[in-house]
Amino acid sequence: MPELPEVHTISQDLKNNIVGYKIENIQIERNYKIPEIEKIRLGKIKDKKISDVERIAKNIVIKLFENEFLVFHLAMTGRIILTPLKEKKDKWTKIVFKISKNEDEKYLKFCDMRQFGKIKVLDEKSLSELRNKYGLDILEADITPDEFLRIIKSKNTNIKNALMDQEIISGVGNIYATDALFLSGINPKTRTKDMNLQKSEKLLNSLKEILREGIKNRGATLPDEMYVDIFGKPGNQQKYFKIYGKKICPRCGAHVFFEKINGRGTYFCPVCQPLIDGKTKNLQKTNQQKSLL
DNA sequence: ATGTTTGTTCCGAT
DNA sequence: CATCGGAACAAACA
Repeated sequence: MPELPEVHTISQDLKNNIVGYKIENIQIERNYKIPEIEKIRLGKIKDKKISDVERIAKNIVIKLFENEFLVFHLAMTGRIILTPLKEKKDKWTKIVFKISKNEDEKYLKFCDMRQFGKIKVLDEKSLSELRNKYGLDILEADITPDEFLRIIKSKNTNIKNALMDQEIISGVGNIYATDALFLSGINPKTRTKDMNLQKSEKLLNSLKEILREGIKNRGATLPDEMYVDIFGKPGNQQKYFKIYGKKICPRCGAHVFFEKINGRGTYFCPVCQPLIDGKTKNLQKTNQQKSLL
């Protein structure tokens, strides 16, 4: 579920609320399938203290003394809930960490309905391997439009698929990719080879804009309420979706197209986001030449 | 009953 | 051998 803004919100809130706490114990639900090795590693982080929280792509990384890392990936339906209440059991709770600082006790709950999420304990080496798997982080890395274009073109696919490829650029998922493409007037099916510097710059700016807005609004919560923050509160970005989930284009009023692109639901306006491919380009060139005559 | 769903990984085809 | 795209992973909801 969560993309960069949602994961960012969760890791920031965690950082402000669990640093300095000690892991008292770990309870894994009986019916939760997790590799035995991970179960053993989880058992070993008992009594470790939390020193920091950060985000790597869509992973939430809880840093422990000394240099061990508790890493969550929420996939589609994962949640992390922080609560002082032990008993109030959130649906789909899979693992509960009891944490404490002085007299204060809290429960960190990992919930996951569809169970595509992952939880891992990594050492420094595996963490740097994890870090190296991912492409530049749109918000953290200072990417130039030039670099962005080069990165995008390294894959021969459509632009939306390239945006969502975490090995190329990290943090962008289906919703924010869809909205950023609308903002920049680019058709999601545009082949990466048909991208140019001007489009690349527009798209990069749109991406930064939409991701920052998403963070400002504490992420997007769809009607199914799968994403909530660590306090159980929904985000607000869904109120500001540009085209995702819409029937009518907010810019020109045209009927919005919905299409599965690489298996993911994609909304786009056929008027504001016309498909420019090799043929269209040639046509444009011919028209240019004609107008010059 | 069928088709949907915010993500990632693996496998088959090219 | 490299690259791409679709299926699988699993659960709930309409």
